[in-house]
Amino acid sequence: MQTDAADGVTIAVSTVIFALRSDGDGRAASLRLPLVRRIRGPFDGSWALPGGPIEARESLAAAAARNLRETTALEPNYLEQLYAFGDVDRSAGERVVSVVYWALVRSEEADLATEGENVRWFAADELPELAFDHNLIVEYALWRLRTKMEYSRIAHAFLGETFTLAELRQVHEAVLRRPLDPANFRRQIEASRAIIATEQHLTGGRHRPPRLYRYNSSVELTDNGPLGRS
Amino acid sequence: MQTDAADGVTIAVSTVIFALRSDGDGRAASLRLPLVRRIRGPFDGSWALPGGPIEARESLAAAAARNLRETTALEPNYLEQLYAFGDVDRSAGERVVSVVYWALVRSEEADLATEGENVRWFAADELPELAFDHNLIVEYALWRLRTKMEYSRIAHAFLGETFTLAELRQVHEAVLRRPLDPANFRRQIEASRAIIATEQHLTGGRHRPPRLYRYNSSVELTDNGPLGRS
DNA sequence: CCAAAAGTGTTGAATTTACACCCATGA
DNA sequence: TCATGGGTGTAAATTCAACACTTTTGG
Repeated sequence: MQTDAADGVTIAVSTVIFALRSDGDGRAASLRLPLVRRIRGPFDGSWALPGGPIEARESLAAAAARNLRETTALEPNYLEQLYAFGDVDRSAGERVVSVVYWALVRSEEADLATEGENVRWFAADELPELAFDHNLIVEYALWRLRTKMEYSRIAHAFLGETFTLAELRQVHEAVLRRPLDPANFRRQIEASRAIIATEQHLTGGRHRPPRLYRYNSSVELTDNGPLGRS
Repeated sequence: MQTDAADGVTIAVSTVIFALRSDGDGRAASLRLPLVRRIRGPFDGSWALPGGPIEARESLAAAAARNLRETTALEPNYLEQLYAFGDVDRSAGERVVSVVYWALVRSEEADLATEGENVRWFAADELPELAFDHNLIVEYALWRLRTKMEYSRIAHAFLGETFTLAELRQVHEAVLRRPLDPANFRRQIEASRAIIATEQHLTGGRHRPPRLYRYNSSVELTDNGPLGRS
């Protein structure tokens, strides 16, 4: 599973993949993430984050994107490094440094994602006991997502090409777990210049058809300083 | 210099160490950091961030603290992981993943720091061309320091046990490179509850003796979410 | 016409910013 | 007493939050 090093320190990449999926009955969407079942020790049979060794000729981010594809057949809409976990005893016996990434994928795409005996999607706030220190890792990823949602345009990564303001607001509400004032939300987003109004409206709803918007790609999703997008 | 891995991917730790030192003549303190001269290829003779391989039984943070001690004989007052750099071609020929930490040390301690032929302190904004991608790494560390200075209590890590509000403000000003209103600065800091007034005053100055403050250790320097202090 | 979401307007509160002004000390 | 940084007061400007109100559709 990991890359063996001469002196016993091995390196691996893991990925926390978030999608927003509507629960069948209720209206509120919830954060979900795919886990894989381990088929060897340690923690044989436990659920764990998708991950694996890096290949000699791929960057860390490429390794994360690859193991995202391999476990869910999805392309990431947003991908960012989370943290490198390297405590001595985090992997019983062997010494593993895990560089962890977190990713956001579109809701519609997540619906198409493969799910099988060894890959299953879980609600982010109802996880079982995971292998290694993966519960802590997911907690940290959730914290980062929520923190970043407040000052970035990251929510767009959950949505498709066009979307209504209500959809964008529901993404914020689902992630932050609190209702937002539609009027004030509209003004905040408009002030950020992150969206562009299209002339299309979404028809078929029961009420006044909302305008569709497009993401303004001249505005960065996040400000990562000199690292830019990575 | 690095830990060789079986498949050619090696892992190392580097550290960006910041101190605030008063320039001899002018009043304004400036951000400085120690670099080491490489004594082997690649980049033989170039300046680089202090770093090296991790030992089998030490955590990443411990490795960073150790190589800080080894190059400067200083103890970090603040230590945080910055990023893991792992692009394929960042180290000509061999494949190295560097987990980089950044540290803050007290100004007085930095004055005692060793400096020799192969260790020298540079002004953070006047660096020469460094080995590998270390210029980018320092840029990112600077960005992180400045960003974090605006919403954290991190500035205290540059100061000693007690300090005046003017000293604390000068730390902010030096890092952010802009003057701050003394009156408003005082109120912001007081509102944060991060300082505790002592009954002592700093005498010997040319004017009204300012009160000395102590850091309120019940307030976290930074909010790193579930990771707490690492 | 009615219900409900889309979208606009308005007001008061809270926060930020600028700057006037008094205080206390060394020289 | 004067110059200067320490420290307090205050009012204008800006941002934030709550909510009333108007618009537009499907039924």
